[in-house]
Amino acid sequence: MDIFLKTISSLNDETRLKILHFIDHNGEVCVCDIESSFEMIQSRISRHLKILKEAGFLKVERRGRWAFYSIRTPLDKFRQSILEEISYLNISLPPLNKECNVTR
Amino acid sequence: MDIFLKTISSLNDETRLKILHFIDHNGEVCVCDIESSFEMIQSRISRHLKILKEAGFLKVERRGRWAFYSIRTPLDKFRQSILEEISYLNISLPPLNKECNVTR
DNA sequence: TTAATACATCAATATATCTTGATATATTAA
DNA sequence: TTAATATATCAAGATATATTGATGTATTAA
Repeated sequence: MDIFLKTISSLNDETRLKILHFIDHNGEVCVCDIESSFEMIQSRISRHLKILKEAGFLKVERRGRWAFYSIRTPLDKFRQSILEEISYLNISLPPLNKECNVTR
Repeated sequence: MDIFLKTISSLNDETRLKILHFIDHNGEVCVCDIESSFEMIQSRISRHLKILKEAGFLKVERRGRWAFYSIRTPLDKFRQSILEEISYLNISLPPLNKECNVTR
């Protein structure tokens, strides 16, 4: 029940739906990519990513000073069906803005 | 997006999950059945039923002075998968208490 | 080292949602 | 009619969640 509610409440926010769909659409991205693509302040993005991660949708991999978020694999059937349903919503996403140059 | 969020937010409450599963499990019930089975005040039940109905999970049929709620049919794949997921949660439900005698 | 960068977390405020008790409406029994 | 029953809705207070700006921590470049 608690895990289900955590999963549901993670989806109960327009910003998080956009971020989740953005990652599902673009693949692995770092926090600053999302920050600059969505033009939102970093603490806001960070908080939403944490919620989506704890809800079982995202995984994070830290490389250097960057944190790369991507869809968790393998993803169970229920969360897969949610991602599918979200993709049908035709949410308009901002273009991926690769501000941070990871290789420098 | 709005309909999706409405569906999701309808599930973002423990009481509503219980009521929804209760109806899924018992079939058509009237408001007073739920009220007495859950031992909750009527306005609270009524409000949650409205939210679940507007989220597309329930239908209501009025007969006499009673309002009978049941799972909406046909139910789309997404909402079906949600009901299925909820059934896996093994939520403990109160026994159906048929307080009101509809035939009197 | 020191400074800058990337990210996480906290405290305060704003906003949304839930619960309750009161009241309104519709239906039926007396 | 009038009263009782079943349900819906509203207003007020309580609780939860989102946003912001400030601060903390880890990593890397200078």
